[in-house]
Amino acid sequence: MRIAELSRTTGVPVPTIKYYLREGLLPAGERTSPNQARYGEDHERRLRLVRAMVEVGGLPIAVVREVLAALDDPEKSLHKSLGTIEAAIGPAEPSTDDEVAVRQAEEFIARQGWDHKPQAPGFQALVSVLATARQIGHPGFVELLDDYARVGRTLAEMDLAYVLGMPSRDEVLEGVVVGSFLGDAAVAAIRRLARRDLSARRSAEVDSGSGADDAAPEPRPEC
Amino acid sequence: MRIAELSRTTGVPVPTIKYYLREGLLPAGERTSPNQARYGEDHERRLRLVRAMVEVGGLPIAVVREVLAALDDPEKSLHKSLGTIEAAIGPAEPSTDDEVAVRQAEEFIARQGWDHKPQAPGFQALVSVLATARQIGHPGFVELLDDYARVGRTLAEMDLAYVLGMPSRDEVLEGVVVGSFLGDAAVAAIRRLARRDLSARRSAEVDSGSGADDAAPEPRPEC
DNA sequence: CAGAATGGATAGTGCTACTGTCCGATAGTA
DNA sequence: TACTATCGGACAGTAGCACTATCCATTCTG
Repeated sequence: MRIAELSRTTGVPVPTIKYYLREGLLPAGERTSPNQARYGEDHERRLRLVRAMVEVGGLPIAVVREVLAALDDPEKSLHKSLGTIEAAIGPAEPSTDDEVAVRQAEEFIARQGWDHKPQAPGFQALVSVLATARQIGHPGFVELLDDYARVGRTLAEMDLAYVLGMPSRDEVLEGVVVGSFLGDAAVAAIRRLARRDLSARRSAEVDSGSGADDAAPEPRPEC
Repeated sequence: MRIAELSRTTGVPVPTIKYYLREGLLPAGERTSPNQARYGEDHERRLRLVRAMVEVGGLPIAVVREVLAALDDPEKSLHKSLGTIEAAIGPAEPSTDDEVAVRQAEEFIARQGWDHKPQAPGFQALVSVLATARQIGHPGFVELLDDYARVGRTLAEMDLAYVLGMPSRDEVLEGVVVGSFLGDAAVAAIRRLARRDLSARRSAEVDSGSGADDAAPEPRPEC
């Protein structure tokens, strides 16, 4: 397969593929002559994965590179690769100095019986969420955490079950990537749908079903 | 309060505040003379909300403006404002023409007993997630949906319960915003923590607890 | 063998979210 | 009242990112 065909089957423009090659998101093709190369199904699959991370996950190119490096590094233990991937995927929150939020997060972790690693990406993210909630005047937000934890546990178990069904190490790791950001996106989408449904039901109860027009046609008519 | 103090209490640079004023994310201050203005706690609160949406939610400025407009518009019914906010907050996925994904999503919606609105933001997002999953070779991803739905329902009920505790319309709507993206962020963070815990436990069972160093110190030493 | 396509290098584009600079007017202090 | 800091406002400039366009010598294809 040459670059034009790779472009056709994936829908990614040729210059973009070249760019990804330059940036190391895509391994170089197999050389057939000093300035010609051939690409295989691996490239196609990898390219789709990259696009998925960029488009659905909204990950910056540099992070995609990190994730792929972790995927491709056979040195690391599975758990370690998972750690790297998780660290890369999670949005890099600026660390806060809000001690109240830190304490809340620590107490939460303790309640859950998890071991406390202050550098864990999830922990930092949680702290910054709590700090933000406090700052914008929602101190009660923290009380939702324990319920969230039940949900989060369930999700994590699902993730793991999904991933452990995979035959090879590579597929497990790719499954983690997929499960992480596709999973997050899916849960967020379904949550929205469920919220909409609930809200529509409520609103139907209250004002006999008039104003449940969904998703405001005016502000974004193009979608 | 003048602009410098607003800047000091929120940590947002003065030029950025001016920028937000220009962009209509922040209402103009109360005039005290032709070229002087005074800002109040409303401004402070609003500014923090804007920063939260931009930083935690990663929303583009234009979307923040839409959300705020919906917040401030007293014309709309509560449910309608919710719809606008949801539509704006959800990432604007490019609509796919993957009929299989569309069908999968429709069947899912039907199974859940929700009514099918093809323009609903959550629906589009779901379709694009499914399309991506299929494209990158994870056709089995769709089987997770029903379990995700249970989780999503729970979350939606929590969201609603949280929000209905608010006294005023304004606070309900702001609660929705907060619940939406802070909630998503919190669930994602907790999911990561739970996954880490599970993975560590597994890995401890298997290889007697050696390689569970968490979050790869090397790749991002600054965090 | 001619014209299209290829790999590779390098420069440029478009977008977004700020940031810097300048201005004349005003506020606070001496 | 003088004097300096700060103000609001306008507008140009910047940084970073994800591409995209152009060029070139080479190689493939009909």
